[in-house]
Amino acid sequence: MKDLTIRQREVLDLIKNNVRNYGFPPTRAEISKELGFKSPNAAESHLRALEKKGVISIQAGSSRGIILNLNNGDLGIPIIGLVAAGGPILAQENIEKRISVSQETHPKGIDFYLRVKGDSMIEAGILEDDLIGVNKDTEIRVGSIVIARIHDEVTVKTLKKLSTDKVILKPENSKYSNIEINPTREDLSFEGTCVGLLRNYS
Amino acid sequence: MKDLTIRQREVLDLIKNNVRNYGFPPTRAEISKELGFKSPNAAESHLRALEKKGVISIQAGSSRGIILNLNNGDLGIPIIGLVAAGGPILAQENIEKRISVSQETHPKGIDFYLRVKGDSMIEAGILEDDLIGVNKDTEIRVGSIVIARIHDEVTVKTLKKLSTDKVILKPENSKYSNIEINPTREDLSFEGTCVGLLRNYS
DNA sequence: TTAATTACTGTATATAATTACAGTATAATA
DNA sequence: TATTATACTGTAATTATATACAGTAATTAA
Repeated sequence: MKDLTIRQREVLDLIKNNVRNYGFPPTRAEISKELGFKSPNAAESHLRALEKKGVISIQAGSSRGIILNLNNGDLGIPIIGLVAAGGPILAQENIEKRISVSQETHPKGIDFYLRVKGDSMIEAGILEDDLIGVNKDTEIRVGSIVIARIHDEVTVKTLKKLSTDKVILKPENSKYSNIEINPTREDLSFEGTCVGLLRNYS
Repeated sequence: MKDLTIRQREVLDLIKNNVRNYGFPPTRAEISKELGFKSPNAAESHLRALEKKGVISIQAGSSRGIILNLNNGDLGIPIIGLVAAGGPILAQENIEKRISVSQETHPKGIDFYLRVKGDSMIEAGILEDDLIGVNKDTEIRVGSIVIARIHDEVTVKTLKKLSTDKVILKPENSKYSNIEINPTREDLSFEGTCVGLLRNYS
């Protein structure tokens, strides 16, 4: 999808705000008034451009018939169940479902939820089947709960040490011992940091 | 607010669905077509009735100018911080803020979130400052994590025993011992059952 | 028992809104 | 260098939409 121009983004934002505030999109005349156009056709042209770029759909013949096309974030946050060996964690085959979670609920910005398997983190209050909210871009820091991939296995642990030749991952369960890895020799990558948690009691 | 009639609820649901599916409310003609009215005025009258009952507002002169008025649930779910002695748990003074959480996130139906104080439930994976989602109407059952009020204090514990003359509440932390209460002699009430949990890592 | 509410049909109309057509001007792309 | 995209003004026509008015009939509340 091509990038929007500044003006096109202004129009799109106006539509979004209108929908948020009133529950319905603006008319061409309202857009024009708001953005200072003297002709409703200016708005019309922008809408056509936005439709061409795929961000909206226009329902011909309907007043206010502007449909905002959902972008990825609006589709809902993916829940990752089991991660298939190989490919990227966010591959279609790994997505169990998607849920809508507002920024309010988890303000840190969650890229995906990972369903917790096993009891290796129970002493940190993370139980089996909990959904942990993962942010991919938060800086990986010692002390954080991180989502690591060792070879093809995805695991959630507390990061205890991080240096070029030694990484220590600590399970928060005294039954298990630390995982020590030499990242120069073993295949290790970080998928993100745990920034939130969601649990449902049945 | 007066109750809606069956027909009025049908109209309201239709409007809600339209907004959900397309992003804008229906016209009088669309409502009539959908519900089988032969006159657009049938829809108009229903809309007036709905407005009178406060569930929608009509923006005069605007096409599709139907604004759905937020009912209490849509205002957001209240977060209860500290509970002041005395009054009901949902009293205005106890509400820290409100957040919008979709049914998807916590499907059990949450009446309010309670911010957890202390470490009495850490072995059940409930940490200080977690928000536990409380349902007021779920049947209080042995084995559930319940929100109880003893005299004026609100506490979260696992319910171990429930009979007319003896109630046992168990903290999930070996540092603390069980609370045994005789409800005929002491002031005990249940505010609800824990059905969900929300945590944010900072 | 009278008025108000609910639940519509049927017709009509003013106006709200889309949308086509005709332009102008500048910037970006092939 | 020609074409397409951007960013508008200005006018006008068709159609979409709200909404008033006139009814009918059954039910409910004062």
